[in-house]
Amino acid sequence: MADLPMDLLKDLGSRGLISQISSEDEFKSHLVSAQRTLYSGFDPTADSLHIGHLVPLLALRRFQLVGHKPLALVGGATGLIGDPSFKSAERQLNTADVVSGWVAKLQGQLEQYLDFNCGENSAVVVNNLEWTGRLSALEFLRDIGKHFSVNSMIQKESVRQRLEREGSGISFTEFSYMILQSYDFAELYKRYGCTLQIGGSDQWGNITGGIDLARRMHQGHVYGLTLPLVTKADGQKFGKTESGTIWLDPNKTSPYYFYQFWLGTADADVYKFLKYFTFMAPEEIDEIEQADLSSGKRPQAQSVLAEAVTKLVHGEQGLSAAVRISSSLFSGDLLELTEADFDQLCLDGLPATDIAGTSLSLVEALVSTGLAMSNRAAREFVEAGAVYVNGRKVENLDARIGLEDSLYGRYIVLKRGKKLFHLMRLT
RNA sequence: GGAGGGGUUCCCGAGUGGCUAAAGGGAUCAGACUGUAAAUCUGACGCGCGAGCUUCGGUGGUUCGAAUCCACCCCCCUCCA
Repeated sequence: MADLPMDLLKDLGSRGLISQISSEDEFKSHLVSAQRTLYSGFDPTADSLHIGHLVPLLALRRFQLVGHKPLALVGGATGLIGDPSFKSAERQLNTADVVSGWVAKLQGQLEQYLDFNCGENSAVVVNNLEWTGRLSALEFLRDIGKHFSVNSMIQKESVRQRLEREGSGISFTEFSYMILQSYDFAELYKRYGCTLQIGGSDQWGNITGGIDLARRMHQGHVYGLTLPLVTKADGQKFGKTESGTIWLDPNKTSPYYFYQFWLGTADADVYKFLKYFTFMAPEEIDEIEQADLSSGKRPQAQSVLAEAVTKLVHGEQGLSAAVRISSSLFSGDLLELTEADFDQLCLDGLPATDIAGTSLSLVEALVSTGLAMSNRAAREFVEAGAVYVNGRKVENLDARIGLEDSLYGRYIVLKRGKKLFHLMRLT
């Protein structure tokens, strides 16, 4: 990380991490002339951050690494309202209790990625409930709302769809979200001298709202920078798989699965993702790309990416666990694993289920381990030759598995399809 | 408050009394080919081994038979006030 270029904006630019910048030239000289304070907001919409949050979070870190002071804002207040930006439908409100529980979890996660003990530019985690929570309706309307023109608010691209599309709509609650986020920026300017907000490009409307408000309320001159939304070459949504979102919380997405997710990155995306999600120098990434192109073999970039991001999120231990499981399952011979290896795989996060009884049908096993949604589906998988027991393909619908199939008298590895493994423990 | 439009299987979206578990597309899954990639091809895609069963916002009706007709209710959208 020491080799991070001093010219931060140039680095961000060559990573493709800059989408929009307000008052660009002015901002550039602002940024290089002194240590600045910046922030990015994270709303509690679930009990964990997911990989989509990594881009702004790492961007905060990138700023910190060159000496700026990052504020990570948790939206204890805004999370109660719901950001309508580019959302096609109104969202269900969560209860205050639920949201405050999520706030606590997010705070813990945010702390992992920033340095809170580096003197002047130590990071700070803030919660907008602190200032928004005690705002009265009259204060909100008189002191803040007065600065906003509805005319300009309805022009925002981010709510256009909701306003114009037949069959859609937007509540006053969500429509007001922008005002709250704008107020955050103004307030952080006042409290911390924060002069920059970063966020995904979908946040541009909310950010510019804050820039205007900081000027109107405090005569502050502040800036906004947006990061690109992560897109995939095949047009699919980034960060979602068949089994759902890729979370940062190891209890929601195991390090093993997390590692596998990155390993499966398409060639068309992998170099871009290296630039987005790692601190490797762009030149170094370009070199990997060149090497992969000329090797004519399977590219290395995916493993580099998977290792870097898994290590960043789950640490050295999480990474080695993920690699250990992956190599036993995909390249090792299962029969060569020792009993201790199996115990370790369980601890490492290989999905496992305890099965009572000495013998059950393969179809039942597939369903009870969740490898198949229903008996019908399970049969289909077996008939299609998609099911392996301890590495051996089984196509017999009536097959039973039990003690005699187990390794060390209790372990059976089921595989469905090319990548999905599940460990059964007989009890 | 008034008038009109709408709620269909993961999503979009056909379907207005039986031929409809419900067209088509997307997503997803599996197989083949590969590199745990992409593209392509093949197949699956409510549940059930099966006879069959349970679905089309909810409840209750009409009918031999309803996603389709009727009543009431809930939710969404548009316009008017």
